Amino acid sequence: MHSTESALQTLFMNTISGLKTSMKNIMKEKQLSLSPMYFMILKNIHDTQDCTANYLADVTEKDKGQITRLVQELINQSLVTKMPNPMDKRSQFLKLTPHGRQCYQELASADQAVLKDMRANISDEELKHFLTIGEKMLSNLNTINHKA
Amino acid sequence: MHSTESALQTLFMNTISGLKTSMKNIMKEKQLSLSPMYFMILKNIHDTQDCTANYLADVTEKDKGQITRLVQELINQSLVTKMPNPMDKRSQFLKLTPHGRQCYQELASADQAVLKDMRANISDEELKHFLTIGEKMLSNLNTINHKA
DNA sequence: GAAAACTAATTGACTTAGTCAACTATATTG
DNA sequence: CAATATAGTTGACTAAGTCAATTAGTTTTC
Repeated sequence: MHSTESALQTLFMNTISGLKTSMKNIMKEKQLSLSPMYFMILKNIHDTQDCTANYLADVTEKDKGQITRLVQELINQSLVTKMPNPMDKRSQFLKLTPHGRQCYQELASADQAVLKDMRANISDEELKHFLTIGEKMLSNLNTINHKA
Repeated sequence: MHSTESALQTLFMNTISGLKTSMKNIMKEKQLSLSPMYFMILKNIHDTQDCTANYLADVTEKDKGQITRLVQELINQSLVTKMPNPMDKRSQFLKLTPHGRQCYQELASADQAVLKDMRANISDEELKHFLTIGEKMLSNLNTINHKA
C-alpha cells in the first residue's frame, strides 16, 4: 500500500515531467533549438527591469558559470543582448532583442495555452484552493531545507 | 501581473526543486554516493515483483541505455543483483541485496519524514482535495501530450 | 586614499543526466 | 524456419549541474 504522501510526491514528479515535455514539444513545433531552461532565462529577462546575470543565478538557483553559458547561447542566437550597467562597470544589463521578445512572446503564449488546457475542468475556486495548499506545503519544504 | 496559471507552474517547479534538494541532503547525511535518480530506481526495484530493466525504462520514462548504466552502478555498489528470468533468457530480474534493502529502507523513511513534515499543517481532507485536483490536472496534461 | 575584503562575471575541468543509433541474443509470428 | 520483434548492452554524443580559480571592478576600513 502506498501512502498519501507518496502519491503527493508522484503527482509532483509526473506533473513536472509533463510540463517539461509540453514545453519541449512547443519548442520543436516552433523549430527553436532551445530547451525549457532557456525559456526560464528568457522569461526572467523579460520580466525583470535591469536584469543581470547575477540576478538570474539568484532567482533560478543555478550556478553563475552555468548562467554565463546559457546567456551566451541566447546571445549567439541573437535573442538577448548585453547593455552596460551605468551603476556598476562589472555587471551588465540583459535585454531581449526584438527577435528575442517575439520569440519569448510566442513561447509564453503557447505555455499559457497548455496551462489553461491543463486546468480546463478546474474551477477558479478549486484552483485557488489548490494553490493555497500547495504554497503552504512549499513553504514547509523550504523551512525543512533551511532556505527560509 | 502574473496569471494564476503561472503561479501554478512556479509552484510545481519550486516544489520539485525543493524535494530534490531534500533528497540530496538526506543522501549526503547518510554518506551515500547516490542521487535522487538512484532512489527512484531502488524504489521501483523494491516495489516491483520480478522487476526488469525494461520495466524500469518504461515506468521511469528513461532511455534503456541510461537504465543499464544506472543499474550497473547500483550493482557496483552491491545494492542490486541480477537473477535470471526463467521465462525469458534475454531478460533478468533485478533484486535488492540485503544491503540494498537496508539502504532503500533508510532513504524511504527519511523521504517519508520530509513529506510528512511538508504536510504538517495540512489536514487529511485538504490533502485529499489537493491530490484530487492535482491528478485531474495531470490527466489533462497527459492528454495534451498525447500520452493517455 | 591605499590596502584589504568583497562582488559580478567569466573560464576550465569535471560529473551526471539525457538522447540516439547500432548491435547481440533471444522470442514470437506467420 | 524465415522474418520480425523484443530485452538488454554499448558507443558516441549533447545538455545540465558542480566546483574552483581568475579577472576586473567596488566597498570598507583604518
